[in-house]
Amino acid sequence: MLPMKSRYALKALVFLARHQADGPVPVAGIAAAEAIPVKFLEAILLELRNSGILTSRRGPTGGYQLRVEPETVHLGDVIRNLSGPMAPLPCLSKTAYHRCTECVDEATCAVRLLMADVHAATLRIVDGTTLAQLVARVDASAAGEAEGQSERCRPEQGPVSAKLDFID
Amino acid sequence: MLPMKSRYALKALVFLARHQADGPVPVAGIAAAEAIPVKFLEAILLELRNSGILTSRRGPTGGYQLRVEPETVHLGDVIRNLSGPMAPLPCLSKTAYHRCTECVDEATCAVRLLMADVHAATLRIVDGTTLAQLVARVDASAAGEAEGQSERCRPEQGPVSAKLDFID
DNA sequence: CCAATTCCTATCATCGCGATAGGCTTACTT
DNA sequence: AAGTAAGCCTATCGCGATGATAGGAATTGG
Repeated sequence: MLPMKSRYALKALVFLARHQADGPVPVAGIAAAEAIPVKFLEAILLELRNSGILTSRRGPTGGYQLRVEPETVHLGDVIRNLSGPMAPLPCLSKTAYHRCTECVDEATCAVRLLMADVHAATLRIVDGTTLAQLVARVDASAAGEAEGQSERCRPEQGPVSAKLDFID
Repeated sequence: MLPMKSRYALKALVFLARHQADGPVPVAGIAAAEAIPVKFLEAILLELRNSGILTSRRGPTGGYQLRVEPETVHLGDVIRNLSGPMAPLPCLSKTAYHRCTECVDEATCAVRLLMADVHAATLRIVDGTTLAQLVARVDASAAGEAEGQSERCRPEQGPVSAKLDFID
């Protein structure tokens, strides 16, 4: 499960990307629009500021604002900054690597072999997607919704076993 | 993080796939070989039995054994059976779907759009891999290890942004 | 009948997560 | 200069999931 911290952060960033022209946006405004607990969001935005993605101004007319262009914000970094490494095994994290205590031989660990692929696939998506791209996809989704169209039907399906399309 | 329950289960299944010819293998044997707490593994194998993957016999010479061919065991089902759905958001699970309480509009939810791709990629791997394939990969990995060879360099890399190869 | 083994239920300690409380600091407005 | 709207910071708390253990009952081969 993606932690609430990261979910809220992504929602807030999309919101801020949309309101780039409006100058600083106060926490309360974002929280109200996205249904996020104010104090919780406050802590999240503070972290995003400290990691360099946001700027803040205090006092009246203050608030938060994107510091960098949405095209340069990689969503994987956002998730990592707030919720730590997303490796499915300790031994698959580069920055927080540590040997799995239960692992007899890391080089031939079946679990590791399997999850390494999962991890790589995940990173390819979250690190390969920018905030700007995500905003664009939301727009496309909202537009296609009216026509009952679901864009992005995973075109690069690849030669899988041709079974059912997987669920859960 | 993949729960210990699922990690242990995968290790045990690989072990059992290797010892298919030996008849029933007692829990203690698997636990010793794979460094798994005995009582914990006991509960896990029991669940795998109840879900139809394993058979068991009691008494002396008893133990656990694969009930089906390794080619028919999809690893995604193993993980699901033991640790529940692996959807990164409640609203992405088919069998345990429920609306995200924090989500204002599911159809245009940015988090959902992003994680849907992650989820699909994960399922493609875990449901597209069988126990037999995993055993084969471990063998290949062990063989290539001697020559300093790392097989499976993710050949289907695709046209990503050509940046670094992602970590964490 | 004995011993090995599965089977079943209950219980426990720990930890991370989501959230809240309360106050301090900054700075705009009047 | 005062008032107030906002960010900033620290501490704390309840809750549930997780990983694990204990103890015994049921089964079955030798």
